[in-house]
Amino acid sequence: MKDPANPVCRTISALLQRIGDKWSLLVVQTLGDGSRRFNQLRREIPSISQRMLTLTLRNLERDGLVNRTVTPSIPPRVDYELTELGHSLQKPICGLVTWAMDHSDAIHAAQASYDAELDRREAA
Amino acid sequence: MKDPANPVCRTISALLQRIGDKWSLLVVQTLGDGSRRFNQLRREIPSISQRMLTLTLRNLERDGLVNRTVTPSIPPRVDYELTELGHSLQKPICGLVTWAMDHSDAIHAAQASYDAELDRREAA
DNA sequence: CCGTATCCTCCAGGATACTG
DNA sequence: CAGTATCCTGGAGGATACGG
Repeated sequence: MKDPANPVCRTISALLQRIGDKWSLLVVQTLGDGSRRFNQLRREIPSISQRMLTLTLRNLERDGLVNRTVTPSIPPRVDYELTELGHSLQKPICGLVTWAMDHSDAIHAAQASYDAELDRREAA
Repeated sequence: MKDPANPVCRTISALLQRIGDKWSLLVVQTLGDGSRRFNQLRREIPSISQRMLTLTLRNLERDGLVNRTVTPSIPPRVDYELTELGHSLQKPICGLVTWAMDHSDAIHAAQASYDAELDRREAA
């Protein structure tokens, strides 16, 4: 069941790496409240590079989480939106986000006390 | 709210990178059904290196998700177990895992069709 | 048994420049 | 506007050896 070769485990692991990667979750969350054009996304996530936005969107599209719609006008127009599958992912994601918010104080406290303990030891 | 500098966002992002990293989730899941010794974990996750197991456990401990108990005997004995906080994380994690299992077919189908479409284009 | 210390490799991801 | 192409660097993470 925990065997990394197990196909269901690989799926889960792949999903976690996707939503755990540097940008995917941010993009999904942004698309959560509606479709966006490419440069719209860039502006709403200013720290992402053009390259990484493209790559992130391609991966999400490949996984069936995002739909890409090209309107061949001049200038060209490309819209991205969550698929049904993409929207369905929002609920479990939301569970994690809620957990993180509920326990962020506890986490920071744990980190602070861990770091303080380290300092104390190395002072000795 | 999506500003990466926002402290609550940094907490969420940090959490996601932790559970999305290569080993943390696997370790947490393994500790899910009880305390383990160091080399016990190594055997149950054969592909992890000693270094990465140590680092992963240290991070989880720092975040307050795992407890480390040293028994100074010969040979030394070190036990790891989930904290209360660690256990509470299992529920939202489980939501994600369930989602992944429920939709793994859809994901694989999306990937296959995406890849097939790519092949078709480059054949032209 | 349970680590730490070192070295080394590989690739995620940023910066920049160019195209349709 | 919406990308692709190329180059480059930092750091994640494996292998190995040593220490308490």
